[in-house]
Amino acid sequence: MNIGKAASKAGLSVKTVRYYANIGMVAAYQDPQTGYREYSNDDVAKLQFIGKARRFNFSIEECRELLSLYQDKNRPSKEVKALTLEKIAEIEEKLSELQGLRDQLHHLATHCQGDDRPDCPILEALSASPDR
Amino acid sequence: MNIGKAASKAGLSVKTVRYYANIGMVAAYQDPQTGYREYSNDDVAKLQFIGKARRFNFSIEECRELLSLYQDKNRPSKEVKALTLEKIAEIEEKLSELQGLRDQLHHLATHCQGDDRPDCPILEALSASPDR
DNA sequence: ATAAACTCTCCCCTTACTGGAAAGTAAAGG
DNA sequence: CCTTTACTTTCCAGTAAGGGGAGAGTTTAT
Repeated sequence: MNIGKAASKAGLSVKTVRYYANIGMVAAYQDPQTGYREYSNDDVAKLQFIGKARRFNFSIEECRELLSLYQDKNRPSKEVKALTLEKIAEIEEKLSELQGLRDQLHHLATHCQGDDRPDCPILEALSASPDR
Repeated sequence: MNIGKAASKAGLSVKTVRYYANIGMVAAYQDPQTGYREYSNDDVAKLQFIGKARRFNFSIEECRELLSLYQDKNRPSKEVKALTLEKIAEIEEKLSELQGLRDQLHHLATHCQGDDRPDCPILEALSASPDR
């Protein structure tokens, strides 16, 4: 399929997908005559995965690492697994931090109701927050 | 306290804190003689909060909005609450997406063990992933 | 056959910083 | 008191990860 369809399937912009092609992240075959890029379903799957990871601030380099983990056949799978578990641990940490952020906002929402809001307790709440 | 201590307390770099001062996010008092900035505990709390939100890709503008929700006394608190709940919903969505990412990696980790790894099932797993 | 929709490359713009230079200020040691 | 070291300032330049849009070629639909 062409870049437009691949991009929309992956939930990314065409610009972004083209950028990923340029930096060699998901390097699609490019027709030498027309210059049009050709994307497979596997490419789309990779793009989806990268999109997900990017949305959580994994850098392009980290995404590249995550992807290559499973593509480098010369890498012993123990190492692969270790790296994967490491990434999982990072994600777990992000998860709990994100939950903290939600709880913080939730606390603020429930304590700031009524239209006669006094001093809104954001700062108290913030300073009382468990900073991981 | 000075900017260095404020930054380290908030878990941000001095550069970042200075940047936030420049764009008017957390505008600390600045001594007219020395130019040194002066940070309070409340400032640090704000910085921490911003740091948390930034780590989850809330833009500077969104952070500004979140902070101002509780600082603008002229804003009716119903509106405040509505906006807060909106942000919470966004966070919930991020949470479930992040959990999906974790599960995906976890699945890969448990299916790629052993040193005689065959074709690693990343692409199958990816295409089978629940793309929200 | 022509218009609409899609794609290409190229270049500059943006956001949210980061690094480094040059200079002033504060704290600690001798 | 003087010096060294650590910290701070502004300013300027660079980075990451794209976005916007021009100008030109391609494909699809009517």
